Amino acid sequence: MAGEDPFTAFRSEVEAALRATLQELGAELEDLALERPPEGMGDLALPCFPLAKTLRKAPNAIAEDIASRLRSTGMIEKAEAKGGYVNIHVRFDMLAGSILEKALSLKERFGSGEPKGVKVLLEHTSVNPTGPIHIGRARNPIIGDTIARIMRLAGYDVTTEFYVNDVGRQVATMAWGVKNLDIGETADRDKDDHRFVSYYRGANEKADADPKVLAEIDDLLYKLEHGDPETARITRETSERVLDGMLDSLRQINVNIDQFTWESRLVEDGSVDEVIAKLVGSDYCHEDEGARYLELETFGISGRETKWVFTRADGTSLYTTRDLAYHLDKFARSDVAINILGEDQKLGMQQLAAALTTIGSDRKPEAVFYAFVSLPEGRMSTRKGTVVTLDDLIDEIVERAYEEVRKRRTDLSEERMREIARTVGIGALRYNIARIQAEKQIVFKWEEALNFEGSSAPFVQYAHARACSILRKAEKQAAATSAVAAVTKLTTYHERELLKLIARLPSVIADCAEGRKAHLLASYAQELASQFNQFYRYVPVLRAEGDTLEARLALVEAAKWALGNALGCLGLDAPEEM
RNA sequence: GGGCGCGUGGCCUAGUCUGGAUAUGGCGCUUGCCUCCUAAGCAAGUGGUCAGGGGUUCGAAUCCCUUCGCGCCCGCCA
Repeated sequence: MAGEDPFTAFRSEVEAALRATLQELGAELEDLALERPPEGMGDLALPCFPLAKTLRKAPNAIAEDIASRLRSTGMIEKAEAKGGYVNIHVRFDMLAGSILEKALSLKERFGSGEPKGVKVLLEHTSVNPTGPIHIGRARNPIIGDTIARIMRLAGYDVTTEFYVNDVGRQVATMAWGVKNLDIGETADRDKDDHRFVSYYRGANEKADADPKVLAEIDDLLYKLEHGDPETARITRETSERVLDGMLDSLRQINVNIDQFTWESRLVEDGSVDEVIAKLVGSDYCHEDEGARYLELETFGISGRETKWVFTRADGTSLYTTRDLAYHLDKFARSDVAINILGEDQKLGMQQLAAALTTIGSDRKPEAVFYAFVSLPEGRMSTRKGTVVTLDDLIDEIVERAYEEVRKRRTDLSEERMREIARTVGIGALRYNIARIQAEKQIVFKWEEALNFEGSSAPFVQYAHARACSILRKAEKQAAATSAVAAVTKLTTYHERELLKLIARLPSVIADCAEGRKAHLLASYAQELASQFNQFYRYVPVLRAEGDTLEARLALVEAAKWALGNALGCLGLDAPEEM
C-alpha cells in the first residue's frame, strides 16, 4: 500500500477483511459505508442494518456473526458487535509507530498526498479594481487561498490567478471620474485603493444624476474597447494602482497570488473576437437590433429572460463574452479550472457552461460559490460606501490582539509582542471566515470577529505554541527510531486519542481537497487542538523518563507538525510562543 | 412570476452529497482547577419540536412533496 497514509491503510485493510467475511456469510454490500464510531467504541464501524433484509436476521446478530469471523490480522486488533454495528479497533502500536515515523520524517509535508500530476488553475478574488477590498469580498481570497493550500498539500499542482477586470463600464466610469473630478485628498487612508474609490463613487453619483455624463462614460467605454491610447493609459494606470493597494491588503492576510490575467489582453490579442466568431456560427445565435445573443432556453436556463447577449448593438463585447474567452484560455493552461465566486454569479456560470457547449468545448468550469457577508444593518456596497474594509478590520483585530498579548506577557519585547499580535489577529480573521461552510450567509459582527477563545485561530495556535514550548525545553528532538520503538509506552487514553486524531490529517486533507472545502479543515484543527490541550493537561511530558519520555516527545512533535500543517493550509502562522 | 441556496439550544456552528448507535463543537450563563511542560487552557453543569406539515423507510437533521422565513439571481452592467 505504498503512498497510503497509515489510517487509510487500516481502512483499506478493514474493507478487504469485511468483504471477505461478507462473502463467507453469503452477503454483499456495494458500499460498506464505514463510519467513525462514538468515542471509546473503536476506530471504524460497519452498520449492519442494510444486511438485515437479505440475510433475514437481526442487525445485531449479523454484526455478531461478522465480528466473530473477522480475523485480527495486520492492523486490525479486534472487532466487537454492538447495537447493530461491527466496531473495529485498530492495533494501536502499529498505527502509532507508523504515524510517528511519518510525521517526524515528513515534517511540513506530513498530511500530504501523492503527487497527482494534475494542473489546477484556481482563480479567486478577481474583484473589480475600483476600490478597497471590503469584508464581504474578503471571503473570496480566504476561501480561495485556503483551498489552494489544501490542494497543494494534497498533491495537486496548483496555480492561483487573479483576473483583473480592466475592461468594461466600471473602469470607464472610474476613468471618467479621474479625468473630470477634482476630489483631492479625501481618502480615509494613504493607499491608492482607498484614494481612487472616491473618483468611482463620485462618477457614479454624477452619472445617476446626469444622462450626459452617462453618455460620456459610454463614449469612453467605446474608445477603450477600440484601442484609444489615452483612455487605455488612464484605465491601465488607475487599475494598476488600485490593484496594488488591494494586493497589499491581501498580503497582510497571507494571500499571495501567483498570476494575473488582464481582461484587456483578451480584447487586444483577438481572443474575444475569435470567441465572438465562434458564437456567431452557433445554431443558437440570433440577432436583435444589431445586438447578438444565444437563445439558451433549451439548456435549462429559466426565468424572465433566456437570451444571453454577447455583443451590444454597437458591436462591443460584454463581460460574459470576455469571460468566455478567458475560460478557453484557462482550459488551455490547465487540467482543472476552479473559480471561487459569489453566489450572484451562479446563473452567469450556468450560461457560460451552456455557451461553451454551443461552441463545442468539452471542458466545464468548476466553481465554488459562497454567500455574501453582510453587516447587521444590511449588505455592503462599494458604490454606496456602506462597507467595512478589510484594512479597517485588519487594523482593529491586530490592535485587539496586541492588547491581549500585553495582558498576558510582560517578558516580551515590544517588537515581539507586535509580531505575535499580528499572527494571532490575522489568524483570527481568516479562521473566522474559513470555518463556515461557503454557502452559508455570514452576518459580520465585531464581537464575534474579535473572539480569541474557543473555536478560533488562537486556540489552535496556542496548542501549537505549547507543543513548541515542550520541545524547546526538552533541549533535544526526539530520535525518530527510538521513539517508534517506544510507542508501546503510549498507553494512556489521552495519548492514544491524540495520536489517532493526528493520524487522520492526511485523509482530512484529501477530503477537503476533493470536496473543495475549507471549513472541514478548520473543524479538524479545532478538534486536534482540543485533544492536544487535554493531553497537555493530563499527561506530563518533561517529567517522564526513559522510553516514556522519548515516546511522548515524539507524540508532541507529531502533534506540532499536524497542528502546524493544518494552520499552514488555513493560511495562519504557527507561532512558537504566544 | 421563475430559478438557485440557506434555516440545527439565547447566539454562532459540524453533520445533509453517500439515511443508522444518547445530534458536533464553540460563545453565553453557573461552578470548580495555576507551589505542576504558557489558564488565549482543562473539567463539571445549564440549554435542542434539527423552521412547520405530510410522505418513503425497520430507521430521517439527512431522501421526496409542500408551506413559511431569509439571501442571491433572472441587464445591449460587471
